Amino acid sequence: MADPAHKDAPCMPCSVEATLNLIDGKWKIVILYKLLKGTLRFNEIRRLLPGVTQRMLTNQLRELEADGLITRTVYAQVPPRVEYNLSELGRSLEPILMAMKAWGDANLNRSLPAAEAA
Amino acid sequence: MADPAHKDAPCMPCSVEATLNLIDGKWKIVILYKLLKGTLRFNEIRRLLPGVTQRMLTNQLRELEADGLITRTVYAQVPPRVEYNLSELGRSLEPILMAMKAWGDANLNRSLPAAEAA
DNA sequence: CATCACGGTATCCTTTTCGACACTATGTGC
DNA sequence: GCACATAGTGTCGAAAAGGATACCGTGATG
Repeated sequence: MADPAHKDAPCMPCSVEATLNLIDGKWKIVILYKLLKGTLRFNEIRRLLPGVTQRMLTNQLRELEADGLITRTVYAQVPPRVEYNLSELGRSLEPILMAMKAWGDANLNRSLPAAEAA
Repeated sequence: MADPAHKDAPCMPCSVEATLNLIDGKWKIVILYKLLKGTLRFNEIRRLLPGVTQRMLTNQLRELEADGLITRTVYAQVPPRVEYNLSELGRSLEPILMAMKAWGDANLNRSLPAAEAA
């Protein structure tokens, strides 16, 4: 049964899978994508992502920070000001993010997905 | 007007998000990645992904099929034979998959290319 | 006859995820 | 005095994702 083409590895380290684990939150990719364009504050991100709750946003942001993908800068001002930026590592995800955007634009931008054909 | 760079849209169609929705299963990306190399049968995939159960695999495969990313070919043989392939659409995800692999290799491959079981 | 392999299904259960809502602290505006 | 805005935190509970296990039909194998 030897099938050399498929013998790459029964259980490779799976960089793909590992990468996936860093960005498995539904919002993470989008957050990173938005952050690609520059610094954003907490509420700016929130307004950019309708449907996300503070709790979720905080959570995702914290995980991204813990994974070293973004940086969080707190200014000790009276109306609290917190700025989020991509880290070097986060910025290096740009090819992936852009590839996703390009794919989405090319493949499901035709007429907007929402097809519920049951 | 501050920052035109951020004025892209408060709620763009989000190709990124939409793309993400197609591949949000933990195993989907990996399945697609494996399938890049060619046709695989059900149990071949299963063996390639230790830790996935039949139920999960079936599930993910069905979703991928429903999303038009893979094709499923059933041969009416006595030991049932089912082959999975990437569709055109699925194959067009290659840049994303490869970008993920490249990123993973570059950023978290520091010391784990062992994993040679069997 | 019993078992195995194939490609699943079905059922049950645990874990994780996610949403809603309330609460904090503080300086400003009304 | 009160509400508002910022940037969160905490708790509760529902929903979903995912895992474990058992079962199916059949034909070849032992």
